Amino acid sequence: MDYRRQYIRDLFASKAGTQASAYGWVKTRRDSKGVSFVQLSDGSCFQDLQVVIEANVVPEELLKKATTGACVCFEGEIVESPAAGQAVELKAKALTVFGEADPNQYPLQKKGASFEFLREIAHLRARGNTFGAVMRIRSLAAHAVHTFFQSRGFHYIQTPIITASDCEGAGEMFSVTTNLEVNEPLEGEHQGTRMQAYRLKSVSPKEDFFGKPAYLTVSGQLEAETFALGLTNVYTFGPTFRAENSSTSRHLAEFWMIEPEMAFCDLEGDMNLAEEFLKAVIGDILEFGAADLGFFNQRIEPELLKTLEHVVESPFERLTYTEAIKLLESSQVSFEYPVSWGVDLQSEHERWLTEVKIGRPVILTDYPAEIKAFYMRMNQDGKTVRAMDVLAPRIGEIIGGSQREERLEVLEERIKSAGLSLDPYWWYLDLRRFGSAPHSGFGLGFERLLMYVTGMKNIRDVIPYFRVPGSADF
RNA sequence: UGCCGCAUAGCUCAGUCGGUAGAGCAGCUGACUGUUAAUCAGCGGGUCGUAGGUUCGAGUCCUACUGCGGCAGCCA
Repeated sequence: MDYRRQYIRDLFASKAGTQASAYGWVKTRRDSKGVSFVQLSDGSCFQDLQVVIEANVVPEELLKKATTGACVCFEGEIVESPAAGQAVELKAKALTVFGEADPNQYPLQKKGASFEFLREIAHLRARGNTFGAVMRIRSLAAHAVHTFFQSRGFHYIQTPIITASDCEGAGEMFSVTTNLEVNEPLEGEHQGTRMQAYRLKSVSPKEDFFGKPAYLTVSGQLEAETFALGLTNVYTFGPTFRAENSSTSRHLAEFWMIEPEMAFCDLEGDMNLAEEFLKAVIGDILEFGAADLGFFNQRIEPELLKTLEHVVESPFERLTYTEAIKLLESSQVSFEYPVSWGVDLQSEHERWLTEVKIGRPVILTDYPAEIKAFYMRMNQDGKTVRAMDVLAPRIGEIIGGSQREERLEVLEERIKSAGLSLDPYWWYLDLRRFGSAPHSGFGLGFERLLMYVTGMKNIRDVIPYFRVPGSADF
């Protein structure tokens, strides 16, 4: 056997009379007196192939093994389907069963299971309609991301996953160390399991693998900046890690981030790219993922297609933070957290702006310096910085970006007033010392984007295997 | 981390006032020449998350724990 070159997706496009082999997993089987029907899926497309097995064509004992979840191959002929529901179907002549799935033990069934239950059997989720559709859209979206940047002259930079710099204080970091050794097997309930107690081999980080404390990256931005100031336009697309104890439907400890960084680009250019980017990626998904999106629109989020088409067609609203505060103050809505200039916007405020007031994505700019990171460029007023957040209905902040502070003295002052030491940033400051350039960039959570385009409500259901506090199974 | 909610059959759930366990689907047996989450008849399937407590009696009330979920904070 070679790898598959013909998928069920291709069989739907083939002419009646074509001899074909259909490999896949059985979704359901329906038996009648003289004929059986099998719904077969290989994950290549949303639609299942209907296989028709007339009586005595394959041995009854063999056919009985083709239960939900079993892996099989049907050989036969593509014929026009006499019934509604599909244009063509496969009239079976032979059946091979590769792997049975004992119906008494196989946890998936044709009737829907809850997303919570599916998370417990994440290794089997790909067999289901919803998660199969999610993963096809995820793959398509990743391709669209690369296509967008590559076609505009951006270079793909793989920034390190292990880092020794506590970048921006973007969040709690995971330590990376070999400075541990097994102490004692744990007593009690963990006895005999792989659970063990550890102790430090050395109290000095100098004796650790990297000779200093090391962490999993929380962002590739600072490294991306170094490459933008040399290659002009770059982007990263890779995993990032946050050890925050956040247990919500929008947070993961391991997630994928997209971070473009552009030299000779100010905040207006940054906003233009962000808007262009979202429209292009969503446009590609609408075009090439139509069948899967149709499913999401029907079963997950009824307003999905309408919203996505609206995003692609209409210009994003652009407001300064100060203007947004004024709108919120005059809204007559009693928010749980009161609004005044200088406070960070809460979820309820973002949702009101984007869902109630504007009704489409909103870009907010020029936030107070105190509530934003040190690397964002200070405005003339000395109070606000050139930051921008793209807020989307349903999920809130989807993109955060800024024009970076390119002036050495100003940047040094900002680092110090943030309570950070200059030393670890010597290389980041070098960028301003030698050949500094105005530059901008933004960060985008890939899973947040997927939630937006699929309508899925929990971020754990748009990533193959989720990592959250207290859970790292599979 | 805080607040709230949930935990009953393989799955999705119901269970009234505290009185001794129910349905649909799945499974098994059979019926039906074309089904589309097929349909119809019959059968099997439960330590009601765990540990205590109140009570003559607890799936139901109380406490703790565990797990899961939602919201908030933090953020992407």
